[in-house]
Amino acid sequence: MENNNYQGDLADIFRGGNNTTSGESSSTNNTVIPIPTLISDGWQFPYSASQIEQPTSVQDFGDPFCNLRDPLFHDLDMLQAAASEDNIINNNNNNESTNSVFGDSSPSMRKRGNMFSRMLQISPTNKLAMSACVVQNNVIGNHDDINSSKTCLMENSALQISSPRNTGIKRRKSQAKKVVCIPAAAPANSRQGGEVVPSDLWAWRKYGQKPIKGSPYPRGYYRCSSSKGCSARKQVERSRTDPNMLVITYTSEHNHPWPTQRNALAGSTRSQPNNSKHTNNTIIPNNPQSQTDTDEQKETTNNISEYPKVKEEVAEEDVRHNHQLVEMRDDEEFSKDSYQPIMLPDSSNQCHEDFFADLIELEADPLNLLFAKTLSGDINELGQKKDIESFNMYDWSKDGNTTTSNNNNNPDT
DNA sequence: CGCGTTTGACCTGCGC
DNA sequence: GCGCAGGTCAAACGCG
Repeated sequence: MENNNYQGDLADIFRGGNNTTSGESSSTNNTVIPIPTLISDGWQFPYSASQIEQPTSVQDFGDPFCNLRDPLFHDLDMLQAAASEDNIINNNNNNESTNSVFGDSSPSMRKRGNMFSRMLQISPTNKLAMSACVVQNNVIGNHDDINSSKTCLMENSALQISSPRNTGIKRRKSQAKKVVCIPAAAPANSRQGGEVVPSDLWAWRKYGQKPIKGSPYPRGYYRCSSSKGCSARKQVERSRTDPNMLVITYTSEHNHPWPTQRNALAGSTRSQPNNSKHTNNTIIPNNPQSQTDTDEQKETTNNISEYPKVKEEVAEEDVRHNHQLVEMRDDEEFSKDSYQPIMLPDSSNQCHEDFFADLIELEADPLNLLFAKTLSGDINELGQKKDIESFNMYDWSKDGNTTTSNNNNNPDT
């Protein structure tokens, strides 16, 4: 693993979340892929370790978004319509690069698409991903209701292609980068004009901020503080074409296992002062400790009884991702209203069981236990029907009333 | 006290 | 070599 940087990093992901020879876990595909949610506290990643996908290759940079499916395509009809128009989907079925775009070659995944189907991998050697992204962008661009996704793609494309210094993708040293474009939290939540950076598993410490020429928004520089000596870095800036989008650039990889528990205050808690009082309010149905929950928390639990609403710190511990490099749409409606779960085929259930079985071995974190127990139970009991209904299970807007107190992103629909 | 952010200064890569 | 712009450092300060 020492020299296999990226894969090693991903292998660490499993170790960090499993404490077992999790790297050998093979049935990690086609599991539930939750979607990060903008909540009042910032970002929420309703992942569990059970949702880890087996890393397949290349860089992941600790990006928590890689596995996420694209709610943009939650409307199958829309996607199919797009496909029928341009035959893009069919053409891509046999295109290897397409898999990097859709993230999964299975029909069900293509149907649902991939949340990050338009994310770009900034890597000196990855040209397939770029072209694939452009192809899909062409598809998307044919539809008015979602064509705003073009903007961000174009920007990232420009980010990669139009750089005058770009002799590959390096600026300075030949360093692989990965660019993620995600909906930005409301600036109102930020402090002093800073960004509300979506949290991920890692603890990031901001070490600099620079105004970027041509952009009204500064770029924040973060390095991993989960482990000393970790060279992982990320840059966060708002899209200059769409302030509603955050462009996160991951650079270098983590040289340490995924933290089983984030540093106490590491990450975004400071930058999101309003989070502190919410962060630890983990809502877990059937949690014996939930008897101590406040009424508000109980209410929240009821509203989302089928799925635990795991708040930031817990969820982040369970955030895992694969290598896929995608770009989220820069659709405000998407970011605010359309976060819905994308469930994978029925076969995922077994995967859940396997993973939750592993999860239970995580005695270090009782929250993981609780979360695993609850989530797996839901799935086992509800089975396939749940898969269908699951499109509403993560109707975050539904419980947003209880979990979102100061966020204007609450769609309240 | 530890860990975080902020911010000006400094360093470095790159184009000219 | 120079200048620009991006990237990093580190002191100062805030917060819990």
